[in-house]
Amino acid sequence: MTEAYNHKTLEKKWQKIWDDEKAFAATSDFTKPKFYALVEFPYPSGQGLHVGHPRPYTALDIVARKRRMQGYNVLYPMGWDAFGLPTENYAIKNHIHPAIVTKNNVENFKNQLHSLGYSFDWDREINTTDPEYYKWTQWIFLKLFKAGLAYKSEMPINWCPSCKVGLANEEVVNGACERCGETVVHKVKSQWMLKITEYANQLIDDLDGVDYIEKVKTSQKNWIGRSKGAEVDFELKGKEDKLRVYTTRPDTLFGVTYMVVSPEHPIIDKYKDEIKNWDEIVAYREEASKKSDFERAELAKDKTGVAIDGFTAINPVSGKEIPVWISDYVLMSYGTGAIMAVPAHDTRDWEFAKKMGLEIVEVVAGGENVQEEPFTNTTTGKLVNSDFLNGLEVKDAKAKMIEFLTEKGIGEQKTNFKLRDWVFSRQRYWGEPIPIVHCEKCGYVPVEESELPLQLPEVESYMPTDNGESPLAAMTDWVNTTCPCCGGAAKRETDTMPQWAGSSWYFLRYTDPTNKDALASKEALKYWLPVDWYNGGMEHTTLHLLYSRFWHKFLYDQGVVPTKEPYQKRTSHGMILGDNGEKMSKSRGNVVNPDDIVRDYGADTLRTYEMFIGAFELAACWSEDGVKGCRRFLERVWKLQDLVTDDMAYSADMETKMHQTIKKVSNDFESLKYNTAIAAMMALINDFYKKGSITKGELKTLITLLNPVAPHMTEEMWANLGFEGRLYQASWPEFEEAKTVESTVEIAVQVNGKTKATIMIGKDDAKEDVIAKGKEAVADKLTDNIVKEIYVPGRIVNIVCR
RNA sequence: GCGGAUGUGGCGGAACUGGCAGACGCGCUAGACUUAGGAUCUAGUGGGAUACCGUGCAGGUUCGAUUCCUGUCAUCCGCACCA
Repeated sequence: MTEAYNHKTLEKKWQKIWDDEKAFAATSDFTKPKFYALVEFPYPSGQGLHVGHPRPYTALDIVARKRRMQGYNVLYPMGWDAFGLPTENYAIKNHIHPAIVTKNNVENFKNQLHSLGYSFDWDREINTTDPEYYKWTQWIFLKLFKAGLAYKSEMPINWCPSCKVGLANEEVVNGACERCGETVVHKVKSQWMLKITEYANQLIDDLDGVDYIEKVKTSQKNWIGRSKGAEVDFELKGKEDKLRVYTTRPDTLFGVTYMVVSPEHPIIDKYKDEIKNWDEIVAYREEASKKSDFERAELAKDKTGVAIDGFTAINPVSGKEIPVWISDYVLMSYGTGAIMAVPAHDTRDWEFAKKMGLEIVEVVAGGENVQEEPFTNTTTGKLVNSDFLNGLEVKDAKAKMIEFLTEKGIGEQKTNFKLRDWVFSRQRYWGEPIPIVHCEKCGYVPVEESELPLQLPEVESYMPTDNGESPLAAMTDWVNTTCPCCGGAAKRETDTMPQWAGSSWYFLRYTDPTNKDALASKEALKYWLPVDWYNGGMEHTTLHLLYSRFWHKFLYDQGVVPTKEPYQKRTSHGMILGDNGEKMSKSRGNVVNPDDIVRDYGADTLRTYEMFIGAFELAACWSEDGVKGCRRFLERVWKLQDLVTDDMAYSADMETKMHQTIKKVSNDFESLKYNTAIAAMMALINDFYKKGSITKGELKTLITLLNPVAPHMTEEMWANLGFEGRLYQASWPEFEEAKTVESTVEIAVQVNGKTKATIMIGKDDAKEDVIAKGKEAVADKLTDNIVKEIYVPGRIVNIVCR
């Protein structure tokens, strides 16, 4: 009898051995085929590892371990995305330096990850708060600055009055601060911006060349929001100025019956003196500016606005004079801040026109009465009331109109994006200092590269100031410096970078984490890039994933990295919910601590369970009973040691099943179907128990297949069985396609599509023989009038009769 | 409103390219072994009185539909006046 399965001693033992042997270090032998597997590095929070973390980590650990056994040089690294608000807030509250908080949290996280037996290459561990790391984050920023992609801009930012910090659009959820829930207000501040919009086209187009799951591609495309249309100039009657608008429907130009400009539009101030209802305009503007973005959106249904009494515009194609209104349904931040209104064919314009009693002119036929509802369909319909466009389909009318506008010099084709430039400044302490100084004479001047890293100074207090300055602003001896350009007095930038900075390039550093002269060597980058498989949360699709693609494309243009895209393949895992089906949270009291599971059941059980819990991409509910089931499975595998024979071959009756299982597990591990891979192994061992024995060869294959999922236990069994070396060094089992097919199969016999019997047939039996055998099996259910006989080889026989 | 998913036993979930729906696990039932069982093992387990009915609902295509098509409902997640 083998002794009982004791996960506690066994898991510690093997973790130590793997460490001592540096079992999972990626080698620098660049001649071997490589495989770079990546999971999103965690933010080391004070709460420690969550039961959701192991799901993706285990999934790619499985792939990494399997690929190593298949002879790949595998890079599977881990690190810490350690700058960020929670740490800073904790530091403020407890008067501990955030660096110390970070250090403690990282230590805790690392112990936890270690206890799960991941095959990370710990020699390549990185930390975004390490000056030797953020030196290169700053270096990239300088590159961006020098290339004109980092610029300063006075602009209204999302301001959280509680956190006292500017937020990126992405950090504002339903008009509230993502972290504290306080309502976000606008505040004008001079901010560092990154011109991600410069790469908008590439960020969409290059998605065609990568293997991302479809929903990731779709959300990125929608987020970037490319739309093709035209810009058109409208003359203001009797004025020099023209009012430029953006439209995706140049074909409807003849249907323009009025124009609307955003309340902030500069044209209003310019003609202030001529506007007769100025008081009314001012009142409306004030009302609009008081509303937050959220309120503006909330009140979307109810259109408001004021007609400008002072100038009118001329429809450039019809020559008609039309009124100009202001309304907050037109945003200054998109397009030109002014629109041409086509109420017959745009829902918003229609609502506005109805409310204000403006004219509605149909120019695309095909809808109902446009006085009753707008006709917005763009795929069908012919132009009417549109002079030279009459009779054309929408698509052709668009092209013709753009041609016309271009020729006449009153407009041109134009592509717009919803994507905005990235607000890159944070009025916070715990982030990378922005390596720029401001000199009265020379303006914004980059810090010399040789001065990097520009280290965070020690400060007394991490509290941001009430006026919105970073805590660094109070450090006068740090702030006051000399201009690298003219040597005169200058001031350092006191804002820091957002958390997204460090994570935008971390996968590059793993390839060569200790390099002092570059963010990584050319050779390492050339060999390891792109990342072969990157898994991470859906919530990062439009933030981290997009930002890092942007930086990567920039670095490619700068000749720093060898590939246009950072990640070849992107997958996403589902969330793990509490046992009540709700999101795990302290307040709901449904949080499961992975440490408890590791202690009570073992890391191998936790890993197996999280892979078995359900379809990898979908959310899944935690179930302690499910954990027990997986533990039971592992125990049953363990106890197979009592049934093992000395035979190294597969037994005759199990051979097909062995080959089938190898095939299934090998394929499933590569296609996110960990649950069915484990189910296949469960089914296999059920067969061995039914039979009462297993050959040594069969058990060897089984534990090798199971090793990526439950590495500790299988490694111990490998040693127990007296096999050479380590299991992690063994080769992945091979299967023969021919041997995966049963020589005889049971198939169903249907009459009129309903199963009435089953028969056993040989895999190569002739069609006629099988049909005859099938008919015999269901003879009593057939009528004389047989219409059709169908045989799908190895599947089914169907006899159709009246 | 727009976009993306998801609806299959008591529960989590399987099902290749349209081919025996419910693999695998949990739970449950009965039995065995036990002083004991919340351990383990064995057998059973979609519903139903039958040759019948069953994959959210209603249609359709097909010899045959969880799978394809049309419509519809519900839930979840994003985005939200983007001209």
